[in-house]
Amino acid sequence: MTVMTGPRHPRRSDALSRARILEAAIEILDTEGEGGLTLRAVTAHLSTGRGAIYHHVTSKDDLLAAAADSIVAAVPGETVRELALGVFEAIDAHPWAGAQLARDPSQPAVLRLWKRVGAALTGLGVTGPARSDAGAALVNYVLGAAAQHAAGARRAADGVSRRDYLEKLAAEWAASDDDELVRESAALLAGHDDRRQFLAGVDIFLAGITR
Amino acid sequence: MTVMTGPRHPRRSDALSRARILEAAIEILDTEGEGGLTLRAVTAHLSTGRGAIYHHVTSKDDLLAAAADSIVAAVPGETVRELALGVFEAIDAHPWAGAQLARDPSQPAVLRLWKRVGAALTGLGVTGPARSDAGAALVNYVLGAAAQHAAGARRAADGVSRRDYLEKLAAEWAASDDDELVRESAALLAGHDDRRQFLAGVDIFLAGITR
DNA sequence: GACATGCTTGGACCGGCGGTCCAATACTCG
DNA sequence: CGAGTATTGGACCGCCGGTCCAAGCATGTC
Repeated sequence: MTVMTGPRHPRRSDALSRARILEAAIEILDTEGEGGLTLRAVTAHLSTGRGAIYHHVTSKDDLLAAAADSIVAAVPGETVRELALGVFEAIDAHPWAGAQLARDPSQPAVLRLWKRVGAALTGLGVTGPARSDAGAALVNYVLGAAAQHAAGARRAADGVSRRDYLEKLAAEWAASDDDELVRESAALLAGHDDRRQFLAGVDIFLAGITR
Repeated sequence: MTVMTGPRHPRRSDALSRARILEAAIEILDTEGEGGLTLRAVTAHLSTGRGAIYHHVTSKDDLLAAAADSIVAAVPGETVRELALGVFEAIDAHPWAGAQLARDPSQPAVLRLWKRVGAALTGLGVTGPARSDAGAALVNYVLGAAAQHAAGARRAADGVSRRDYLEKLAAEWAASDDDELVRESAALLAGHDDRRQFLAGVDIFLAGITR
């Protein structure tokens, strides 16, 4: 009864489509971060209403999973190291994807990663059940490292430089505990390079696999 | 002006405290899952209002981080293997903690894990910068694997048995692609044991650092 | 014992979210 | 040209996290 439908709506000339919506979502995610992706923001971006969006997309999760998949799909690389580094850099550039990938192993993006890692391992001569174990270890490591790095990257994006972020984190750690290990880690944090450390981890796993 | 304060409130006999609130939050998380944790659910559980909760806790994130920390704090183990397995089992029992740990590297629970892993590595004779790299790799692997496993455990908890879940996932995978790797993986999924595979990953890591 | 001060409590309130529904329009095909 | 279908936009719903505040209790001071 209180329903009061507004003005009537001619069909838009720039056709709405799943692809266009995905594109808008990724742009919002990249500029505003994960918290900025709301269906209202998407509708505003595309000058449309919610109903139109839901006609092409089943839910916000659907949108996020598809966005993450398109990021992973664009990662280049054949070998394990190339692939791992590619995923790392993609997530460095799109931190929201790091959180998304860690969320659900059955989403398309993760399946895609599995397949490529599997192929790379085959190229290394690893097959059978050993390949499953090695693949799982690599995928889990890459996703875990990416998620952790992405959380830092998200913070660092808030106008704070990475250096300041690390210094603040080091101070936090040092203040929280007198433990010798923590102090040493906090000191190392200053010259810390996530990317280098990530690759060191990949090499540890590769060393473990190839023997 | 429309403010209409209700009946007056005597101080409760069962004192509210951060510890009691944390306890209630963990119970809700364990029974309802991560989505079930709302401040409204917490107030209902403790028969109080929101203001009282926020007097002891600064935000919902604060509550989640503290809950995860108390889970990690309860994990037993000294060696790398014991520790890793302990975290895995804790997250198997509390899947919401898996998602939470992957969210932010600077939260207390992750710092706690870092310290214990560092000590375990020292026990293995790994020190200096190599310990940082190895520690990062291990922590990232454990958190990544835990997050992925937790997502599965959350699904499996929805009245569906783990076996059914795996079968459905295998069918999904097989249907999505004709790739040989995917089919092989789907077949392996039937007899799959996350825990065994997790430990296999830890062993790959250990083999990688001890050479 | 009286009084002032500060800690604790519960609920009204606010802005915003994801998702559903539906009337109205534009295409498509016989 | 008429019937049926796909598309569109926005009103609406129930819920959420967080803020605010008036009222009541505990405690310290003289």
